[in-house]
Amino acid sequence: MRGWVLDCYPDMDADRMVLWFKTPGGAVRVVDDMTPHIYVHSSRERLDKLKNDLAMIGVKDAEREKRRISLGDDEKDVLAVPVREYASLQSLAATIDSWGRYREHSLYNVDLRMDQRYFLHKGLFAMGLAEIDGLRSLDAWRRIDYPVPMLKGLELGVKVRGTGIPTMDDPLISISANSITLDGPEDAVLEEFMSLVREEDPDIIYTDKGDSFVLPYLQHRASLHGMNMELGRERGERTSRGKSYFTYGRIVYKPPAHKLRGRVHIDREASFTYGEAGLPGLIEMSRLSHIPLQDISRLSPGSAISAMQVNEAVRSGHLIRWKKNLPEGFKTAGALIACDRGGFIYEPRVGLHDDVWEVDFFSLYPSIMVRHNISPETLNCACCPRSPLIVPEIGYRICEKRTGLIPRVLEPILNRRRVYKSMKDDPRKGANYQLRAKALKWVLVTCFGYTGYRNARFGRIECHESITAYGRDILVRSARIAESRGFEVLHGIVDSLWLHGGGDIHRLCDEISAEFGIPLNIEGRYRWIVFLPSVSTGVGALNRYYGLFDDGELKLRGIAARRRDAPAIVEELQQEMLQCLSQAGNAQEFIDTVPEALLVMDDYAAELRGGGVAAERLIVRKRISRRLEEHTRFNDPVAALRQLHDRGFELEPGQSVEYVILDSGSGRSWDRVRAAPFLADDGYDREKYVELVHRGAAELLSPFGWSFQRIRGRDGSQRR
DNA sequence: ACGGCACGGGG
DNA sequence: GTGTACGTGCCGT
Repeated sequence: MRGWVLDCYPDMDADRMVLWFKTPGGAVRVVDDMTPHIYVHSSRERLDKLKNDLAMIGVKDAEREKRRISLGDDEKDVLAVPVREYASLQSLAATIDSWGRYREHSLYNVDLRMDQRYFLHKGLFAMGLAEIDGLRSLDAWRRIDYPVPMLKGLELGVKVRGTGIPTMDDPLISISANSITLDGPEDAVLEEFMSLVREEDPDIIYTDKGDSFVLPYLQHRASLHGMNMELGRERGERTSRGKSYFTYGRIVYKPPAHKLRGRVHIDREASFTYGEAGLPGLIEMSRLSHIPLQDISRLSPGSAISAMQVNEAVRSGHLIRWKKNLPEGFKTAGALIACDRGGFIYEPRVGLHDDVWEVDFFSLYPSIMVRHNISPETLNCACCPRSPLIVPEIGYRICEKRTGLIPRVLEPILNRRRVYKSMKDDPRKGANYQLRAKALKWVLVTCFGYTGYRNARFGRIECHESITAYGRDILVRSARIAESRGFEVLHGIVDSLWLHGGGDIHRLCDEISAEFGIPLNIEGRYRWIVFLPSVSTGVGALNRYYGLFDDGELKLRGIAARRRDAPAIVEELQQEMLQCLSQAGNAQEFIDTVPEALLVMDDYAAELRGGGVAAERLIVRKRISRRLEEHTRFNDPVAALRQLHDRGFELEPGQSVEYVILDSGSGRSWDRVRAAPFLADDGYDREKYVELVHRGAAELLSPFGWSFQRIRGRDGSQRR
């Protein structure tokens, strides 16, 4: 019998691994033995002593072996320590660690996921197809066009009695499961739902806020009736630790995960990847990272790339150091300045332009890592003291003998993304491929950030510096080539250039692509584009612009309409003004349309002053970074936090507070704003919202003489 | 004027 | 279980 690896986790009591396979006939549970090992590196003598010491505390069969302990290095003596009791792994590692004085010995393969260990040991992987009897893989994770199982999904939602912020104490009104709604007495509804899950036997349960509310809530309500809410195919959940406050309609800012056994719970709210790339994206990431679907759904793309790096390191014979140990090399003060410049940014030509091409490099930073072999072990390696491969500006040497770990991991990902993108119009598979490409895009983006992250396993700040150094070099030289071909460079950010006029854009892209070995693609041609000035300095703001492509699509960056804290009314205003400006086909027509856009603004101001705007369009949302008592200034978000506090709800850093402004200047929190859960018919601060609308308009039109001050003056004279 | 605070991207 | 750095704008003090 064959099936796909749907789930994999340790049975901590039996010290065996549990596997769930999805077969066309249903789900199959299998258990398998695995003894994880941790490794210690030290001198031979110390390892022998360690072996004896371990025997004294009952750990037998520790064996000396030769293994690779750092990237690109030769094999060293290590002691392989079998861990028979899964639950004791961390404490055993801590004990061994405590036996060594500073740097006397180091530990490996301690903080490896159990599922990943098992997969690497067995040659299986998550969502891969396998022969169930004998546990043999029938699949290869590198396959691009792989077989995907039919997975049965169940959409779970609850309706709760109560107003404002739902709590565990509110009784259940109904449960919805796909298109079915179960209602009636609470205990009957819960009972019915459990039997429905048993009968339907879904592979995936989808929720919104399942981790933070729905699942703990259902369990709590069931317990009140003496029932046990079991939603997995096996009893028990795999709940991670987490503090369980109940605030603002959800538990905590980092809720404990509620992972089922043998069945996948995907909490859309808790899954960045699902939101971006759906189930096809999750499956792609699961296969590449070897992390089960349910787990990868809750991890960031950064964790996924980290897992892929671990896989590659283990497959190429390396042990994984417990904590990262590549210290940042010595640098002089001058070198620090030269290195820390980040991505290159041209100063944009502020204002309006037409006939503009935007060109972007394909995954520039990952492509640089692959093409220039940038990896922690390839920079200033000991094996190539005379290497001619030198990073521009900062002069690091790059290994010319071996391909580094990071390029080995990235190369297939770049390739897959390219293939998926090229097949996005395939009538049968295109939609899925596009989602897979999206998931990979995020993996690639975060890989760069990870190289500079101090806790990354395979991070090294010099990689980060080298990548941006190459990036600047490539962008500056590309701009020069463009100029030599008759284009005017209007703006450039990291991997993109905006070019005006000139000759054959396709030939230019081909020439630059060939020069650097990285594809330069045409993003589009703008009928017009506006680069906005910085409000404070007046020179070009680096990342704030809006423009209209030839196909009628608008591209917006950095303006209120793109910001999550802007109230809907301001977003609508800007969108409507932009729709109005979209009638213009070139710069001159744009200028002629500006007065019409101002009339749109006036309509919004009048509507606000009329007092009839619905509260939902006025809600401001801010993410808070500290608790109420830690705030030193009294402002709108603090006022809203105080209201929630007054009613017994606390927000954790990382959560968002939502409110409507009632009286902007007030020093009393209940007069100043109204937190969204307590909204009644409170009205709003009409002049404050008019001001926000005027600011939103000025943000778009300041290059055309309509500064915020002038708009205010115009407003004043119109009202007189 | 200064400093606290929040946001951004890609499609 | 975890991407960073930093430019930008608003607003309270």
